[in-house]
Amino acid sequence: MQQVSETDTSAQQPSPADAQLDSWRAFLRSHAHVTRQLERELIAEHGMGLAEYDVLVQLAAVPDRQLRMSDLAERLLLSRSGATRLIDRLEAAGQVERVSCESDRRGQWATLTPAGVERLRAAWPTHLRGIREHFLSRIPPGEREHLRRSLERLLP
Amino acid sequence: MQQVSETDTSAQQPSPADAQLDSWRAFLRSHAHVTRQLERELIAEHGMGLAEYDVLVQLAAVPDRQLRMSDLAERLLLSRSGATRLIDRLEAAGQVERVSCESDRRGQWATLTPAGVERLRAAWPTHLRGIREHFLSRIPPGEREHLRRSLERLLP
DNA sequence: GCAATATGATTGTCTCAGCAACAATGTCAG
DNA sequence: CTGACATTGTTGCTGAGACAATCATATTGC
Repeated sequence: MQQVSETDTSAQQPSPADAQLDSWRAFLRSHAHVTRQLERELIAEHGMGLAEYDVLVQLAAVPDRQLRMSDLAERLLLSRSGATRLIDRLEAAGQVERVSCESDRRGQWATLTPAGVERLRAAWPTHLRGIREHFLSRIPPGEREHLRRSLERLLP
Repeated sequence: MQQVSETDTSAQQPSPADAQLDSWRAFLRSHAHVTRQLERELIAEHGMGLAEYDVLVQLAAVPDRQLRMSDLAERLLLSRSGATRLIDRLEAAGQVERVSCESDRRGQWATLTPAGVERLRAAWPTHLRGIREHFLSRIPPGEREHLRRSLERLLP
């Protein structure tokens, strides 16, 4: 996530809008805080960043454990070149393989290897625990649905 | 913000936890989407990223329009070295100045120049409009308080 | 008063993401 | 069929942040 933090209208205005912005500030700060925790834990316990983890998850979640590079990039919220380098690394580590697409010779499939499956299997409890600890457990169950609906309104 | 996107437990598990994670996914996606919009608009209209904008805001919001480098770094949710480079850029652009601290000769004050104030004055309507358009206007007023409280629970 | 330690800021180096340009391939109008 | 255009993935370049090491200065303990 890009580095984003505060926002404020103060400066020279008395800013009647300031109070409204509290929710915006909370949004930014909470996101920065939670994702940092998760990344820290994932690196500490598995030497893997959220980006790499996300690739494994995306591939594991899909029928043949493979995705076209562009499709993957989109799901990762990453540029195509970003996906290329990321897969370069994971391929070097043996967790993903590139397989040429037969029906479209421009294309490559990024496919999860058994080693990649294993890596994900080892890492996901850490991540899931992190999400529970730093996110779910702090939002009372009754509010989660409400929170989700609020946040989804922000999507296109 | 670092690139963060999806999360999923699927893979080989039937994942009873999946439904709970919807709120988590919404959190990630909404943040990515909104901050990208804001950054895009700020760059398009003022050639300035969120990081730079944030510096101006932080300095403008404070008594003498100046902050110690370390203090600034903390408010920006950035490393100290990150703040150094960021201020390097803004100083080169004439919007911030470094002033030695008299009471502690190790320290530097990052101070907003009149040009910086002007720059902020020009940019903040864009940013505030963006926040209204992409965030506030999508969360009904009655829900904002609730959302803020939920999100603040995630903070330390 | 002086050595040891802590702190503020900067710098070097590494990593990683985006953009623009490119080659290879696919698609489609005529 | 063919030539214009689009798409896929990769690459070189550049920008930007994190970390560790360093430098200068403050503070603390003796």
